[in-house]
Amino acid sequence: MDVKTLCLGILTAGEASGYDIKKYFECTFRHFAVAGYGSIYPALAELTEKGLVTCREEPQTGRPARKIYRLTGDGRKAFEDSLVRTPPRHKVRSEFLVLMYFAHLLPPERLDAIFDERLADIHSNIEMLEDYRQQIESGEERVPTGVEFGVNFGLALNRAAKDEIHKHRDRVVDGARRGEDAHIPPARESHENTDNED
Amino acid sequence: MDVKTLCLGILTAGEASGYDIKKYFECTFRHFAVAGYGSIYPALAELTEKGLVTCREEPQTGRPARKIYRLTGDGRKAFEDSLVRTPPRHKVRSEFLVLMYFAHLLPPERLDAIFDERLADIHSNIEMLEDYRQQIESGEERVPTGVEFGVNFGLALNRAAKDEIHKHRDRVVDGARRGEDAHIPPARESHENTDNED
DNA sequence: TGAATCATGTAACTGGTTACATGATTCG
DNA sequence: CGAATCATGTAACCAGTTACATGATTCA
Repeated sequence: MDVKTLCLGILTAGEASGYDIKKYFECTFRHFAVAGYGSIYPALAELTEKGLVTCREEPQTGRPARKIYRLTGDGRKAFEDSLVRTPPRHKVRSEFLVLMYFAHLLPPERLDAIFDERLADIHSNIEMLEDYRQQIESGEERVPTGVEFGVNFGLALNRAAKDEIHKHRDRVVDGARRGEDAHIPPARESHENTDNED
Repeated sequence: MDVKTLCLGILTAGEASGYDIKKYFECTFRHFAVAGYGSIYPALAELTEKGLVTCREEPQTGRPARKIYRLTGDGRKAFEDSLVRTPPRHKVRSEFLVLMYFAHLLPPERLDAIFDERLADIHSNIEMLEDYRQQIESGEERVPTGVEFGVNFGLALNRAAKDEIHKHRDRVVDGARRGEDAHIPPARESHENTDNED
């Protein structure tokens, strides 16, 4: 799902400027989508051109006029259509797991640092999501059930990741420390093939 | 981490052709990285040019010669260096969660289908990973601790996702069925702003 | 006999990233 | 007083995707 469509989605919640939209990508959306100004501003321009959003300028002193975007009827329809068409994929791109896959090629100290760094990130995610959940539970913030689901889902995955790291990190680091046999089998047949230097 | 580097990584396990490498991306690596022929073949060409891999051709009858790539000393070093430098990120890009976020804009039947589709994918992941784990546990396949960690990690995340969906899907679908109040709050301040048609 | 597998690649496209450019204001 | 925030954008770049091109072989 491209940035244009996500902008439409964000605008279903009400008016927003490009700057406002960026905040969505930094807070809520950050757990499952990314976008920077470099893609948001051009996206909004294109959406305006296509009549899916309208743009009203709010002049300000000392800084560029706020351009406030609002969904049109066409825009809402286009978004709902794309929701119906979008297959519910869920992709993980993880340098962390690549690093794990090749852990036997890493110095144990580095491996240790990797776990720490990953855990720090997970903790920050959990904290963020727990805060949000509390706001929902306290009734401070009204959200649709689906949003709540997303928060719980993110929380569950992050906690599972944390647990898994705590359970197994020592074993992995020890493996690297013992200078473990670095044999990774090929995808299908095994070309019996000892390590090489040209 | 780009396809070039991942190819180097795969080649630390021994020789392989572009076709072989693709299989890694379809089996093991699929859970945390992607690459198609359109990026693998150019990557291998570039790596050869840079002297990080060598290429030997194995002629065949009736089909293009197999080009078998092998890591050079430089190549191995380059890969190990990049391992040390790569920050252990773990990113989720999830249309599924976008769909959840906007569940209140979806027909309940569609929502139901979305959950089913997602669960099917999760189940296939779990099956794949369980098979692999059994091969490891039975001693049929010798892998480094890090690889085993990755399998367990993937399994844990997929199971958590499955559980979470089972626990909450009915509530989300019901929410959509009741035509839930579609109010999503903006990122920070609330522009009190009822729905609009241009 | 028709589908899937083996096996290579290229070219056009696309979507997003990074870096740059500008500059007042508010907060600590 | 300096950093962060507010607020817009553009242009060059790059990595990866998609579609195309080819064609024998093996398996169901």
